[in-house]
Amino acid sequence: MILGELEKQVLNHLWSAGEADAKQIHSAFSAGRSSSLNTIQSTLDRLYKKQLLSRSKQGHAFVYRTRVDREDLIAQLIRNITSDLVSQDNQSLMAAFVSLSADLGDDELDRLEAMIQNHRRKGKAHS
Amino acid sequence: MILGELEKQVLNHLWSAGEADAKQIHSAFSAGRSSSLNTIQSTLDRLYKKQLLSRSKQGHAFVYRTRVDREDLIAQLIRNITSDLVSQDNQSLMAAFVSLSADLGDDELDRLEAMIQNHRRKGKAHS
DNA sequence: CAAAAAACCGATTGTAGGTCGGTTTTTACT
DNA sequence: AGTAAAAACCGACCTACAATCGGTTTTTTG
Repeated sequence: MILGELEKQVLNHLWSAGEADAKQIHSAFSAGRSSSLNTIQSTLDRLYKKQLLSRSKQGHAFVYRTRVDREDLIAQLIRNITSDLVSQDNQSLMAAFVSLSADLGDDELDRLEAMIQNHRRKGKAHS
Repeated sequence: MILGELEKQVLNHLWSAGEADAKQIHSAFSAGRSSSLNTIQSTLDRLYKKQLLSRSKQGHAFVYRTRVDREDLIAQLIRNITSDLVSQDNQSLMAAFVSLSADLGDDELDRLEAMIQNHRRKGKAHS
């Protein structure tokens, strides 16, 4: 699955706003981006069909919410795009990620290691 | 930049073969994939124009080589695809990566941590 | 019930990969 | 040098998908 620019912007908005309908998103974007309300609606619909958003009628209009966390979506996108480039051992993926974090500071590296530790514990727990 | 299936397969072949011309790649793919020689040639040309391959006439035909390491390309693809989804702090990118490595074994986690340590040393060294 | 709002349908445009046929250029061999 | 084979190159077509809306139907609400 690939995401276009507008789709990403809509997702970003929903992650920070929590929920919104087409009209709200449209006015939030008015300053800076010129997309008709219809276009926003189409984009919301596309994301909905991609199962990235859920929606429900609240009063007058559909209110959309994200169905995935930002990190999970990013992880999924990375999986897709790299699926045919990495082998089973994930070696190159790990290497790529480390090279990717070339500009990570010490504190960020700390956080990353902490996350790994936590992940390692979880892995052990379920065995 | 996005890469199609065939483009990825060609890159994979060149990473393991070192170098090859269209004909060689075509016959290497004959078992399993049915793409005409012309198609392979187009794909090589597209990758060449994308600066992912270099080429030089050796005897009769162009011989292609990769211009980027696998890890670097993966890193670049990840950057592109996540550029509008992550904020400056890389927090979600790190989180995504950890969630991505859900099926990493202990040894792989070890390797990852080792890579981080190494990276951390390098960072310190140049300051 | 009528007006306004929202949803839905369908069409168009642009981009990009995959696929080749056919033509031109290059190479190689007699 | 002349010709046949090989390779490169050009252009076209198909498919997929995001972005973009106009216009029509459906729903909501005063």
